[in-house]
Amino acid sequence: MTNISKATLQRYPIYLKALRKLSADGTKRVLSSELSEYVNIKSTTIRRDFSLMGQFGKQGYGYDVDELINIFARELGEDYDEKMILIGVGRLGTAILNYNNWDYVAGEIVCAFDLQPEKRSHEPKVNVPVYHIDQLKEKIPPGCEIAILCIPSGAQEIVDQLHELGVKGIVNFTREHFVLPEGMIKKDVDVVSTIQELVFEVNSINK
Amino acid sequence: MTNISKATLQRYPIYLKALRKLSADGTKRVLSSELSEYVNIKSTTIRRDFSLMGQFGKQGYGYDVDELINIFARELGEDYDEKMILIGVGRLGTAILNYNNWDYVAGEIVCAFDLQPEKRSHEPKVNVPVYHIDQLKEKIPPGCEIAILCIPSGAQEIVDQLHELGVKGIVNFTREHFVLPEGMIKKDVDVVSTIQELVFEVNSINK
DNA sequence: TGAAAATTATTAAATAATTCACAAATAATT
DNA sequence: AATTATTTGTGAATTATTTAATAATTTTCA
Repeated sequence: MTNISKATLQRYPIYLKALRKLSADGTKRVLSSELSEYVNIKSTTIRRDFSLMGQFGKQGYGYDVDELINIFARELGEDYDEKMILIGVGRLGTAILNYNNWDYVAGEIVCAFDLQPEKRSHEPKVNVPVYHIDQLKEKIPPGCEIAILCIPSGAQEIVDQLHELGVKGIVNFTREHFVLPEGMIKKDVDVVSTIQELVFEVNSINK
Repeated sequence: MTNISKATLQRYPIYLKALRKLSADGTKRVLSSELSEYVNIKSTTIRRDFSLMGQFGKQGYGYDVDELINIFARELGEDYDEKMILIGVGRLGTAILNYNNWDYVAGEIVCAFDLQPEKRSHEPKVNVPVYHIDQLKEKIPPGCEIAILCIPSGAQEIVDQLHELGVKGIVNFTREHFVLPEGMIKKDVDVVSTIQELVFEVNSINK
């Protein structure tokens, strides 16, 4: 499991999303060639990616959709039970808290932190406690490895704290710059950069 | 310009963001080694990436920050004058329309489309007309190549229409599946997949 | 002004990722 | 039951990307 390449790892969510859709539509088995057309990734790449987790396709038959979904859970997501925290409960943070399918995706947000926790704007139906950021150390769930960062400023200080508390990965919605401590992983969700990527790519192909 | 690799193209927005920040802070020149620490990309990779657009670093001196920014604009973004459209003016679409630094990023959203344009929820200060989706063909700006997709359903039909109208790239906020027509490029902005990517990567390193 | 230090650009080497080609296994068909 | 069609899994080949090594250029400082 250790030697799964970065490129492959980044395709797994794509497969998972497609498989969930297929499963929901009642599809029981799928060929690598069908999936290929579905997700726009060469079938041989798909087979190679899958085979890294073990052999569970059947020659002449294909893959069992639901079995595949379970294997993804088992091999990659510690049964999707990651205990995550959210930092910053403004408009965006709230939207994320309210996201419906949250729980069976990769784990769940256990608690949130904010500079003004009393100003929580999210709906009461979401049963996630919001603490003051000063209580980070006391309230962070044991073994928490993932933090979602939705604050407008002051990212560096918080990232450094998180690092000391053992957090390994950050989903970053901030556009503010911060230095990533050694050993941490960061994924940016950045509309502006995404649009630029696309514009650059489209223009570079045109010329 | 044609042979810039995909990997490099995806790093350009990162560089650009960092350079803008440096410029705003009054930094006039930067070394590849400094930038390297700033963005967590090896300095040699940075120099290689930059050299693909021409030679504008100076040995023993480094790079001129503002010159670099201009070169990015000239070489990659057609002077950031991309005419884009937005499909779907709900909560998310509105948030995107209101995004402040929009104009100097990669171009601008010229107009938007929705099934219920009269229900436009965005603030009047944003001077972007919203048309009914039926008027797509008549109202799409000439030469428009980029569309931002923020609709909850019915993506496939719209993507096919956009393809016929000459749109080349889609920034996709939809989680709905659609088949990407030949020759189009898509970038997903997907919180769920991003979190999964991170969880998978963190777990795969742990083991 | 000249020598030493710094830094980019680029060729070559190393590493990573994808794709091909086909053996092995299963399913479908006669 | 035997034969033919499919379809996966993987070693080998290819392609893409990153990194190392170093030549060339500029700056800095005595």
